[in-house]
Amino acid sequence: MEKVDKIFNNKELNPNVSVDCVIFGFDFEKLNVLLIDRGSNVGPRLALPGNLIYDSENLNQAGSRVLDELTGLKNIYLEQVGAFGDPDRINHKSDQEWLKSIRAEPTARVITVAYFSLVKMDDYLPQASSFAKTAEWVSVNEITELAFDHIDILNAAKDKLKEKIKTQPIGFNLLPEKFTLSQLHRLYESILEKPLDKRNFRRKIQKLDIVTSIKEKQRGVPHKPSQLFIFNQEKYQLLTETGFDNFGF
Amino acid sequence: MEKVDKIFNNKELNPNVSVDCVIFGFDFEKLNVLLIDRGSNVGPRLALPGNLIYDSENLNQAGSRVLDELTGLKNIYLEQVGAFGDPDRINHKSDQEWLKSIRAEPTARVITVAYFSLVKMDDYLPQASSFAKTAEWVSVNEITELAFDHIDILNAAKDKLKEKIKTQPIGFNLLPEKFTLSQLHRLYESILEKPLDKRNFRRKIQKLDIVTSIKEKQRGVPHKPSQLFIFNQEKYQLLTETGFDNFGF
DNA sequence: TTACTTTGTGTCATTTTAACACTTTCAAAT
DNA sequence: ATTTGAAAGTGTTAAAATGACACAAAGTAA
Repeated sequence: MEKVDKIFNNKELNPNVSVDCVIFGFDFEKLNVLLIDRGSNVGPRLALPGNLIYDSENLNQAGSRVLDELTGLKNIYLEQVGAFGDPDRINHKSDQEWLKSIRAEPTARVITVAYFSLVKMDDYLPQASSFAKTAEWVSVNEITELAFDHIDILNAAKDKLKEKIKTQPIGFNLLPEKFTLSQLHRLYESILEKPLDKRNFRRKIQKLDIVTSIKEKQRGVPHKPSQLFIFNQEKYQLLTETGFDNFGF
Repeated sequence: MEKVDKIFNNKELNPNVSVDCVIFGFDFEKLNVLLIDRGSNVGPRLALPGNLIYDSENLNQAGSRVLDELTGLKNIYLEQVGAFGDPDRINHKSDQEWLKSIRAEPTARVITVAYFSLVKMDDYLPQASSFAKTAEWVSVNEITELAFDHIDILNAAKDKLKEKIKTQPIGFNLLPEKFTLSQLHRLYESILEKPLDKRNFRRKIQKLDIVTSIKEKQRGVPHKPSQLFIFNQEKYQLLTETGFDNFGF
């Protein structure tokens, strides 16, 4: 695809800098990442979505573009993880084979700038999309290898998310508008990879006062239906302006 | 200097990627940053030390190299801040003028990877060095403008340091082997940019048990001499292995 | 009607935090 | 020799936060 752009568009691709996106989604059970299936029969099949950058765009724009090109989603929570630039990060045989098929200069040294983004899984269902065979949600716990140095990038993104969720309510980007406290609870447990006491969790969330209960309950569940909540944006704005340190988990 | 390397060394400079270092030092009063004086009479005179990377080195190595080339220091605490890559980050007139004098391709788009490092100020005194006229320690509070987008990089580095110091005892990299609790106290206040209660601070540090008092006191000070301490490396190792969250400031 | 599953709730002991003031010890100046 | 100035060093208390812990309620499905 880059090859095509290079030839037919007058936008210039920078041969030395790419972005890769760790796109997180939450299925109410566990954390998932959206990966590209390269279909290769040698080396890891899965890779993070990524691309060379255009010389006309900044790094955030490149990250947003990669996300948009894959999912069609715009205005998504996106944050830089960092730059990865080992000289041999793209030099494994299986990776080189793949690069030859998609890059004009497959052996050029490429520094990549990694981003992580948080999306509501329902907003992008690969099976309903034209990318059905190339993109898929994979549980983060089941990922043991990825193309290039993408496993390092994934781990760095997980760590960053862990830290970030402790001090900012970004988890709401992973949930639908209406959600239950149990879903929020499992979300935090999934990200932090440790159990959190249910009552203590609920107490803390309620004290922060960033969720508001609505006049609606879960329906059709074979157990006591759960109260639904929405995220209290105004309260959060206030909190961030007046300054607060920590969600304290 | 890059031009020289490009011509006379067979190491290849990558024209699109640089590193910049925010080198912090602490003078027992306030936080300082080591800056390069470009000597230009138009635009900001001061800039972060930085350089294009070689294609043979990884990003951390490039950061260490820049630090070493400027100060001669090795094995210094170094941590990535992130990548900065606005298309026009080097396009201001005054910056272009300077680049023409030092770069083979002064207009090439350059993404920079920023690092911050922590050094003991005594280990590098510009006035005693051959770089006397090009490098100087500047109080972070007095910096209002820098070349390129370096003020953004500095601010990002300050924020990162602020966060990091709350969870890891990296501040010891800024202090001599023997130090007083008051010096440590002022260090934390300088970095966090807020006053910390003296007694509460000392209690917390002592409880963490990462400093050990030695049989030695300050001498020659016109007031009660202070007990000297050293950093307790073993205890810190233990703490990080068993896992701890927070220095709690 | 029973079985099953998840929701939702309160207390208490312990720890952590924040606020706060005075005495000690040295060098320098008189 | 005495005084002055300047920073070091020290403890208590009230309020808030944390962590551990168990059972009744409300729905569906069998």
